[in-house]
Amino acid sequence: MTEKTTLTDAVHTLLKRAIIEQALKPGMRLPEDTVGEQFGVSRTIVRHALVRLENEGLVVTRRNRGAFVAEPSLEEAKQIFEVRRALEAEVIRILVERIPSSGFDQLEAHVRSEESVRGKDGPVSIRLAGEFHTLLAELTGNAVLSRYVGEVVLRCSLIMAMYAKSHSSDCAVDEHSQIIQAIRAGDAARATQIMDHHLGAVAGRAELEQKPDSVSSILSRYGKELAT
Amino acid sequence: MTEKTTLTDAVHTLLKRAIIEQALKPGMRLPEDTVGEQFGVSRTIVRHALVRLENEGLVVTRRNRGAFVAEPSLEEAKQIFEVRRALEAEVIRILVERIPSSGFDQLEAHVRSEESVRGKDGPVSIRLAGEFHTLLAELTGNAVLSRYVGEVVLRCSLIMAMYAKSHSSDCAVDEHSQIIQAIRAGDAARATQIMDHHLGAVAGRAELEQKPDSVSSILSRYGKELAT
DNA sequence: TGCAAGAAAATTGTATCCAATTGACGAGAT
DNA sequence: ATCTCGTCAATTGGATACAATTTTCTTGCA
Repeated sequence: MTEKTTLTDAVHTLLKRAIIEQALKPGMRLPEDTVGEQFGVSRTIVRHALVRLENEGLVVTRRNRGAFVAEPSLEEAKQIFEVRRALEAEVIRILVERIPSSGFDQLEAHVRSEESVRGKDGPVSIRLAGEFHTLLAELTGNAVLSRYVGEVVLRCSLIMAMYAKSHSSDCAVDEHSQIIQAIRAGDAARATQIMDHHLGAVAGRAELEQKPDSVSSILSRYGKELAT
Repeated sequence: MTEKTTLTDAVHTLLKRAIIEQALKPGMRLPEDTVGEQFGVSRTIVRHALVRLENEGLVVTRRNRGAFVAEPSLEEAKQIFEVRRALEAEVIRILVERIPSSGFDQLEAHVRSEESVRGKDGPVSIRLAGEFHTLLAELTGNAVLSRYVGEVVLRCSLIMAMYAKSHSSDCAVDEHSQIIQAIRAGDAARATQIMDHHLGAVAGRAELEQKPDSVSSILSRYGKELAT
């Protein structure tokens, strides 16, 4: 039997993906009516999903004005990366100490899937790059840590979508492999160092671009996944 | 003019306080109707507040069953403390590097207010002990870090409410002072060490107790703060 | 007495409806 | 031409109504 999920969860997931994949651009407005219409649900559901997205820092809501895709400032971006470095350092510390037996297999399988889209700078490569870090966090077995890492990784994706021109995923994939090796060697210091460089690299650039578009036209590409 | 806040925020805040101060005990049921009635608002509001509380890990909701005050397992508790240690280590690292000029004054003022309730093991002392750590985090100027620390501190309060018999706040206050001194001396290592000991101390004990009570009777003590 | 099946009550999931706030637009005065 | 003020459309904040699901209580039977 298929696991029972609530409509709010579904809408939340779809909106999140749409934001991460840059279909919904930062600063774009998210009227409850429009979104609900597209997904075939009422405003109530959309509202709940937006509340959750706000808690995750992916959207901001202004009183009586509605919800917008978050536009992290450079200052905010620095803060997020600062926290992310601390969290991922802890992830490495834990993994060096205790990584599950199947851990390396999963990690290497993921890197292979990253390599399979090497060179393409599309949404898929962004998502995969992020998921590598999420996978690392999940391997710690610490659900709380995993959740926080997941959040900051997503927000970093949003930031990079705003400020970075290209994500040079080639470099990223190589560093992912190096991190795996360092962990396997039990060298936490080296793994952390690579991770810092890895994060510093993506955080280093600061150029901006914006491209407005219609909300409806975008969401129509996501709505079909909802079995209404 | 009084700052405009939404009803959802108000209910969210009151419920949070009620949980932290142990008025609402872990595992206790939170029917939307009952809560809404007590606060004089509709289920819609309560629902939104509960969604936010769930995201903060203070309540868990089971599909079609409703919301309950979270009952962190020992495993979950360990995970939370693990993350908390990592986050607070980062807080110290940052503060040693850059603490605002008024920082020490605020911290010492807070310790004084903690000392003023020394010996009492009531809700107030629990709240103040937690707020010291929240204040530390806020002084970093990093809103993201501050938010995460705030969350884990609250969840730790809940855990201690469940598993610890007494909080021996005397010890805690002394260690708070020592942490301030270490930061002032620029000794991050020592401050982190004290913090670890501090957290390890409160996390070390593991005894359990439960006391059921009526939801209505408890909320009536909080509801009067809502200007209906 | 104990157990199982079904009906009734309670509670959540979702949709719709009304009120309040905000932002935009335009007319008139300076 | 610009600034101000008032009206109006659009959208959210909140409440109520209905549907679906779970839990509990009752009742019949072994």
